[in-house]
Amino acid sequence: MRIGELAERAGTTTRALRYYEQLGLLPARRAGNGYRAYDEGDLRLLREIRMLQDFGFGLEETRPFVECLRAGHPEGDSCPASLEVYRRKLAELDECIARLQDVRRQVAGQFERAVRARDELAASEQPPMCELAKE
Amino acid sequence: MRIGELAERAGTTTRALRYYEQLGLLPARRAGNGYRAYDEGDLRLLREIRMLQDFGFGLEETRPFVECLRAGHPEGDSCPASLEVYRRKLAELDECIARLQDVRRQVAGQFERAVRARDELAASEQPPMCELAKE
DNA sequence: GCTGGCGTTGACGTGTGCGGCAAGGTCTAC
DNA sequence: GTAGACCTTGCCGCACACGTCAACGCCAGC
Repeated sequence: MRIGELAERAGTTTRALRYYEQLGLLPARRAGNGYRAYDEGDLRLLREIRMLQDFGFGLEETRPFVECLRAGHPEGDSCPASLEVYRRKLAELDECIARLQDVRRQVAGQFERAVRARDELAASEQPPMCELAKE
Repeated sequence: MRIGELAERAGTTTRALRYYEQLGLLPARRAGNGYRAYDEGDLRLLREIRMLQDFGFGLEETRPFVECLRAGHPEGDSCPASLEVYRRKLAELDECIARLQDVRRQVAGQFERAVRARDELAASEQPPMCELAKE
């Protein structure tokens, strides 16, 4: 399989594949003409990379999974190093979520304060409507 | 006030201030010798920028707040444009938090599945201990 | 033999918010 | 007059995962 076909079957681009090879993440054999040659195993590796990327893993974080598969293990996460990455990522996610929730609370507080200030200003500038109009 | 003093009083760097000026976010008057000259109002603007940055606002998102203050309003968020930025940011935060929580669930699922697979493999390879040893 | 569609390498661009450095000007204190 | 602390502009670098050329090679079909 050549680079174009692999890219298409994995839903990515040739540029990305060349980049992964440059990182040593997904090296390719070469055909006689210099073209990169891939097999079904490479497709498996690539799908693993893509899945982890969708989870927000950096490319370096996918390396243990890829190497685990290449070592012949049934799954990319069959190795301790991969489990360690999972654990680190979960901690990272928890911290990030907590930080965002804290920021959200603060921004919401600012927003509500600003809206109240605006309404009070409007109420003081525009004298209240005639009482009768409230009915 | 010159750039070094302003930077120190706002807890930032001269480099950042020059960058803000380059963006047109915090322009400076110039003294006769070409040095940038700032006043207390600029310090106020700068503090506003820094606070919003701490919330994760991009510099461009702080612009409405800064312009609101420069227009003479009492607070950076006294203007509708600033409130709009708050609203957009809250929506962004909500979406981001939801996405991260979803990812966290998926990663946790993968992790638990991988751990179970590992344990089952270990159990099948290492025959269970002698029943007597359990006591 | 020529066009078109693949492939190759290499290099620069993207966005974001600065850090760091160089080469020089300015001001103050001794 | 000179050392030191400040200021100026300008430019390169960084992280990340590629996109986007450019200039060229290889191969199949007509």
